[in-house]
Amino acid sequence: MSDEPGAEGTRKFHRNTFDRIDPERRAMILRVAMAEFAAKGFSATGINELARKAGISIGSLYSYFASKEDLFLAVIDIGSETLGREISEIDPAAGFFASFESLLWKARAAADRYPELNQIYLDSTTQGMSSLAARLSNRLEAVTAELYRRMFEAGKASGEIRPDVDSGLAAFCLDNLVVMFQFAYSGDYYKDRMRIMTGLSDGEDIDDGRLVACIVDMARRSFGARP
Amino acid sequence: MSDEPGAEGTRKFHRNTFDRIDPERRAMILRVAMAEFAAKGFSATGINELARKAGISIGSLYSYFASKEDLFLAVIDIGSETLGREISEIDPAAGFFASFESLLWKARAAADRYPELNQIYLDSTTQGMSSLAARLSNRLEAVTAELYRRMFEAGKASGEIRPDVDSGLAAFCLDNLVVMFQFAYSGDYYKDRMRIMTGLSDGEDIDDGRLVACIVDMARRSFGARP
Amino acid sequence: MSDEPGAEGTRKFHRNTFDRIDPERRAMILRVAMAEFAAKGFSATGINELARKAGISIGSLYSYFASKEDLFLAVIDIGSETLGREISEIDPAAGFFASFESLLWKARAAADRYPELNQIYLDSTTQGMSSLAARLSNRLEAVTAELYRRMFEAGKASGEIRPDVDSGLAAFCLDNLVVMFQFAYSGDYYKDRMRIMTGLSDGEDIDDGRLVACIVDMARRSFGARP
Amino acid sequence: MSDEPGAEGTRKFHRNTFDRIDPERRAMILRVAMAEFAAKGFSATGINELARKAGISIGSLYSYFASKEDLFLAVIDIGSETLGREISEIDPAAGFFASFESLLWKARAAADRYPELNQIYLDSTTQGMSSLAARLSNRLEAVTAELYRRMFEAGKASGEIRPDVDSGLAAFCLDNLVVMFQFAYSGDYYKDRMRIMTGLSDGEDIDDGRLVACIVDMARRSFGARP
DNA sequence: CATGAATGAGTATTCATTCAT
DNA sequence: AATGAATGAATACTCATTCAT
Repeated sequence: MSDEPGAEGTRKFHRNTFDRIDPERRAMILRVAMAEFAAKGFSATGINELARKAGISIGSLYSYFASKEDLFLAVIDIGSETLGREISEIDPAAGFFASFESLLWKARAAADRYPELNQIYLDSTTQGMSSLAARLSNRLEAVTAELYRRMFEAGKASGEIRPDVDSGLAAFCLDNLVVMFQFAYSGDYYKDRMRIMTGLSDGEDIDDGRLVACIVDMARRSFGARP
Repeated sequence: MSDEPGAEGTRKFHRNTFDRIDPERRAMILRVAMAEFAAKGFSATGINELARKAGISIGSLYSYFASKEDLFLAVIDIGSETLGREISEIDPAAGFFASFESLLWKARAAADRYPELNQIYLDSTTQGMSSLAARLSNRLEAVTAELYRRMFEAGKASGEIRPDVDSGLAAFCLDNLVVMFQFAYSGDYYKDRMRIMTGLSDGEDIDDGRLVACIVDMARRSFGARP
Repeated sequence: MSDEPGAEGTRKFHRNTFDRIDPERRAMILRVAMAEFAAKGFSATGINELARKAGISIGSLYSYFASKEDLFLAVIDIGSETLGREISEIDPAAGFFASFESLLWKARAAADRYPELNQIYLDSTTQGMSSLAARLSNRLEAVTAELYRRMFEAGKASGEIRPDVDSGLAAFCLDNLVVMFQFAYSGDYYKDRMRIMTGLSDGEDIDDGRLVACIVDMARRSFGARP
Repeated sequence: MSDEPGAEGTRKFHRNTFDRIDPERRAMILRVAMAEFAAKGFSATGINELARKAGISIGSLYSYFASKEDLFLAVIDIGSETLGREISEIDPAAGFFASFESLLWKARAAADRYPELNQIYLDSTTQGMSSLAARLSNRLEAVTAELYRRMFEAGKASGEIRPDVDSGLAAFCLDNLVVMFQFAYSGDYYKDRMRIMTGLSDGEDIDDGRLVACIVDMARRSFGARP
């Protein structure tokens, strides 16, 4: 890479004024921004309406963020930091599959607590976005990747994981399961997709526990050592 | 279901004039539309620029499609039909894991042949989109779900698959792997994500064969019957 | 005036082809054009929709008329000619007030038979229209003015009309009554206006005979000689 | 009437921002809007050009009025209110014919002071217009009708007016004379029409006083009591 | 600091007119 | 002569951003 690694990780997307204002005001702005961007996507979200919904003036908003894009990036930035913190709570020493299951439940909880974040990530992924957005999101994945690395290391050391497993490919596949699992609790589209693929009939609802168990079971059978 | 199944499947998103024009012109328009929508998302794509890039006049474009949204829907519609046709070529009678591997390779090929389609699907998923878009995309998943159903049926009948496997949950998990695998070959974001998770160093490239093998192996260990 | 008098009176607004086609087709085009222009005004009327409603192709329409404006002018031209012919049927020799009453009834009948014509006249009057339109309409008024001139001449000669009446001013005032009387049977706005001014209650309808009688009576008292 | 009287009379056609701006700016916008709508009619008037002529930005214009139609309605609304105020100044107690003559002179003055208003009224009358426009204009006529009602009442009471006169029909006819009189000083078309009907030769100009006298004389002879 | 009025480039869409078939 | 697909300038309206108060 030609850029300094982590260069954008340290970039600030808000102006200094934003640090100084009332924390509630700050939280409100981010909350509204998150909701708006999630609901309509970056392009379709209007800064003026967003400011109105947040109860502040356009002028103020522009004194906190230099541009619409910066606000978007700030939301992603803060979001990925929040999720990153959650992930950091997982202790790989607790055992591979326990950690993995814990990751799944955290994903499940995040989908409820920050329902819009996934939508925004998808957006940052899709659009022509400055690509900075994508790189920002990737930061979160770096955290996750590091967790897997330590999980596999510990797992192989303790004999929980087969020694011949390619940790990289395995981590990629497992996280794919986690990501799609999380999506299934975020947007309508992925909710419907889950219903269709699992063959759920109209009244029924998915049983979270069974789904988590199924995924953990896949992980165990795929990469676990035979006793 | 209360709606007639396939009700929107039969809806036409283009005007009759579009059927009558030169196939090359038709293809060009769809190709450009696909590229533009994929690159910038629905909202950020401009109809006027799109028309210019496709080498036709704005007026013509509007004589083929009643609105920007209809053009978008048409692209999704045609895309999902194309992908659906590819998937239909898979014969579940060939054996569960052979079929699954075949599905993976088809996903891999589709990512190369229609690199933008995945981006557009993501978009149709994300935005406030008329929800019609999302339902259109779901049509493709109905096809896939049906394929899995028959694969599991045949797999259990032949003894390839453990009889106690929950076909619905298993199909959902397996397809999640397929979808994310496909994404990893589509957009930059997901490409980077794969590199990060698998721990690829800068020069290296992913080995498709090993990744496919890894996924199929997961499937086999997770759901295959022991010999 | 620098223009030859009547120069635009002899101008043709349609192309030669229009003379050669099937009279029914010709009539249909004019009928539809009249209805459309009357309903929406010149600017808001669309040539393409007009052609479709008339059951002919745009190409044909443009082979009959060089432009939208020419079609509009042709409609006015033909309309004013039609009305002019009706007016010419009145014979001033029948007596002033008999002629005047006859004019009123003709106006009344015209409002029923060509309900759109008045609307179009108003339009040709209002808009930035090439002013040619206005001059076209004025042609009709020249005919009317001439009728009044002969009516007053005969009226004064026969002693029906007071000799001291200023024929010009009188003609202007009387025709104003006729024109507004005719409007009152054409568009909704003027219908409502009549109801409001006459104090008609909701169920009631105006009694044409009484209104005509009232107007003729005004004329007689204003300009008639005492016996 | 089923609708609440004055329901649309209380509707506001401008946004609150319009009330707050510099009165000169406000007046300029209305003046230009009036001129443009009068000259070209509603459809043919372009908002962008109108804004430029008024010396304000398009964005500002749209922050004052939600749409082109609202601007049009605002112009009519304000115009009819202005004219209504003028008419209210007439005191029926001054005598029937004095009041009527006063009305004529007010019409004459209005034609000079607000030359475009009549054109706009004609427009609001003609087109497919939201019909709201027409109803707005009718408000003005309600005011006029009420004036006539009181004039006739007072006139009959004082013996100025023949007791057998049908006040409604008479008011309608008299106001028709007023309206056409006013028009004759507004647009080119009606100016020409007057010249043609009165038989004015090219150099001559109409003598306002004689015309007013002629009309008042008609009124007096038609409805006045013989001494 | 906060405000929100002002800006004007940009957007989707329409429609009079042309012209190849 | 008749067709109607093609054209693109023009239109009403939006919205990110600026800046005077």
